[in-house]
Amino acid sequence: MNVHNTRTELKLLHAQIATMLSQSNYRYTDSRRRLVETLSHSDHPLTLPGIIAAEPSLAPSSVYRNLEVLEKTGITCRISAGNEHTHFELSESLLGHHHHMICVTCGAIQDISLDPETEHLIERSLSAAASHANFTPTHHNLDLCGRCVDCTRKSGPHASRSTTG
Amino acid sequence: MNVHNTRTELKLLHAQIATMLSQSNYRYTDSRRRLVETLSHSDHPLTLPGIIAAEPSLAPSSVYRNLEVLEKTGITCRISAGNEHTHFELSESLLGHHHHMICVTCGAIQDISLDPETEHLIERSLSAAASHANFTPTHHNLDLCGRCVDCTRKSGPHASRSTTG
DNA sequence: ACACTATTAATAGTGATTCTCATTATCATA
DNA sequence: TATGATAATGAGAATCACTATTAATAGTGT
Repeated sequence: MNVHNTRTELKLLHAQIATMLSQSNYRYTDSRRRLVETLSHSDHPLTLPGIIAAEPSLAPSSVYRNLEVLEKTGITCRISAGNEHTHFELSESLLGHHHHMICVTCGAIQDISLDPETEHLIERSLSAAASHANFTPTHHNLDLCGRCVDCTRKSGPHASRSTTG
Repeated sequence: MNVHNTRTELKLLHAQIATMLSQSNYRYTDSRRRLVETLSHSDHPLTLPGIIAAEPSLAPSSVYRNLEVLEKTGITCRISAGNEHTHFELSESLLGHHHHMICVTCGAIQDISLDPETEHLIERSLSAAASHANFTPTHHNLDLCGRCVDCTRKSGPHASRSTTG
C-alpha cells in the first residue's frame, strides 16, 4: 500500500503536504516532516511506539500533537481497533481508498483493497441506509478481523468461525 | 434493531444466555441479568456511563468485569470508535449481523443492516483478500461515519464530502 | 452444615493520551 | 538585520477510561 518509495514520489508527497498545511496556516516543520516520512516509509499503519521506534529522534508528546494537526488537515488518520494502541497512517487522500485487516491477537494492521464493484455496491447500500435515517455520511470503514499468519503459526490454527462475522 | 421487546422474546433471550454462560461455568447472576436487560432494552449500543445511567443499581467495576465475561462467552461485544467511550451491545449471535452508523460529532451509534447481496459480495471480496495474505478471518466490521440528525441540525448542514471515504 | 468456587463492589493501580509551560524557531514588517 | 508576534517544541505532570486486587458475600454440590 506504500506508494511513496521513490525519491520523486516522496518529493511530490512532501510538496502536497506542505500545501495542505500552509492552507490551514500550519508550518511544515522538520519534526512534522520526519513524522510524515516515517509513516510513508512503512507499508502498514503504525502505533505511537512504532513511530518512535522507527524514528527515535521524535518526542512522544510532539508526535501526538502533530498527529492531531495532521489529522485536522486531512493528512493522516487514526485507526482505533479495540484496546491496543491506536494506529496512524497517511490519509486516504494520499494513500487512496482502502480497508484494514486487523489481527485480534497481536493487533497488527495491514492495508487491503477491494474490487471496485464491491466498493460501489457498498457505497450505494450505505447511502441508502444513511438517507433512511437522515444521517449525513462522510466516509466508511471496513475492517476484516482475524488472525495474521504469525499468530496462526504461533498458537496453532484454531478453528476459524465463519469466513466473516 | 432491538428484537427483544416482548415478554416472550425476553424470556427466550435470558434462557439462551443462561445456557451460554453455564456452558462456560459462569453463573447468570442478578447483576448480569440486569446488565443484559439494560442492553436489550436499548435500540442502540451503550457506553458504560449510558449503562449506569439506565440502570444506576449497577456498579461500574462489576459492569466492566461482567462485560468481559459476557464478551468471552459471545453474549456481548464492544465497539470502539475513536477516543470516546467504548460502546457495548448484544453480540451478533443474538442481534443478527448488522453494521453501525457512527456520528463523528457526538459519538452516538446506531445499528444498520445492508441488503443480503451486498453482504454476500463483501464476504467474498474479504475472503479473497484474506486468503491472499494467509490471514484467518473471524468477522468483519463496517462502520458508516458522518453526522447524525441532531448534530446536523445543531451546527448547520456543513458541506458533506463524497458519500463515502 | 461444610468445603469450595464464583461473584460482588470498593479501592487502588495502570498506562495511553493530553495538558502545561518554559524555551526555541519562524515569519512579517520595519 | 533587528523586533515583536505567533507557532512549535519537548520534558514532565495530569487525566481518566479501564483493569487488577481484595475482603466480604452468595451459590453449589456433597
